Amino acid sequence: MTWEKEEKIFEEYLQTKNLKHSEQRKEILLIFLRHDKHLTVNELYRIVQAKYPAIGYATIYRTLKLLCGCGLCRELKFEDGTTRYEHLYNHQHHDHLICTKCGRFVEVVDPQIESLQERLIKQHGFYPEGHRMELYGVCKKCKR
Amino acid sequence: MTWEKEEKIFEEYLQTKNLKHSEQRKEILLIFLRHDKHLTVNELYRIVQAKYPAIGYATIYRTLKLLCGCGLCRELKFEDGTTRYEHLYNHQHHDHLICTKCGRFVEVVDPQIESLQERLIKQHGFYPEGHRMELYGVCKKCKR
DNA sequence: TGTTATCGTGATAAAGATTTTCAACATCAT
DNA sequence: ATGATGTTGAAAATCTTTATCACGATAACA
Repeated sequence: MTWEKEEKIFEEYLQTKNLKHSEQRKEILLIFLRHDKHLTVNELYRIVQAKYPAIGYATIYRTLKLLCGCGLCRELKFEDGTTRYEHLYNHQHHDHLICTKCGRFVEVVDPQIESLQERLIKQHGFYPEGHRMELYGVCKKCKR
Repeated sequence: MTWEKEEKIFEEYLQTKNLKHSEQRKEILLIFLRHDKHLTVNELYRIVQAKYPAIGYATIYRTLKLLCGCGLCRELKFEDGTTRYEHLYNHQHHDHLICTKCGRFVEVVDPQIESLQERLIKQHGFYPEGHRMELYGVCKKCKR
């Protein structure tokens, strides 16, 4: 599995910002891409550490900010205070349905809700730019 | 303006939890009720400080947790990382439409969206417990 | 109205997450 | 290669929130 397109997006973003393309940034990007989950900074740090013990915490933070900047990554702040990062490129928009007991979540989309959201924004005279939605409930396993 | 009902809710909540009703808790509640805005802990702390310089930061945190516990208050975590507290009693449920330029926001409700959200939760076998939704856009003032 | 057990308070320390600082090093256009 | 500039890791600094602790306040009960 290769990530040519994503790497290109990253490189071009760095160029436009007059930033440099270091080994660390490349390796963090690749590891991030290989793990298609919603990772915390700490989780990503540990995975990176296993392969590149020299890479520090700050570089993870710095690189994630860059990935968000070029649209490869999205920062999610959950209600419990945790911050997670999810893939954005080649992944369609979605929201999250979260179990309040066990914390696990699934990705959900509802086109009807999406269009109603846009309508609601316009009704208030705003130019729509997106939304964030989290649904909370108790999953099957936890219900009994 | 009095807040008898809110005070009663608070007192009864404290009783059921075998907690005591201190002067500080009462004053913080009243100041919170007087400011019908979405305050941060720090903003509330400063307002309280102006009148009761002896009240400490920790007591603000502790009291806000209690107010959330008895349903007078709701904790909001915004995408920019700030945490704010809003009134809940006698205020119908609502979500927020936020201007990405100036940061100001309005409270919005859309019954259609609400019911679709519930349906979506049930479709995934979850027992619905609520949601969080923030809509983003550029407001009229900032658009030009 | 004392007494007493329990809880609340403020100051401070601690914890956790994120950002900044800085000297040494890496990158890239020339 | 060289030099200007950006990047890095380690540690310090911030910021927010929580825990600790000695002392004071509260409320049930004698």
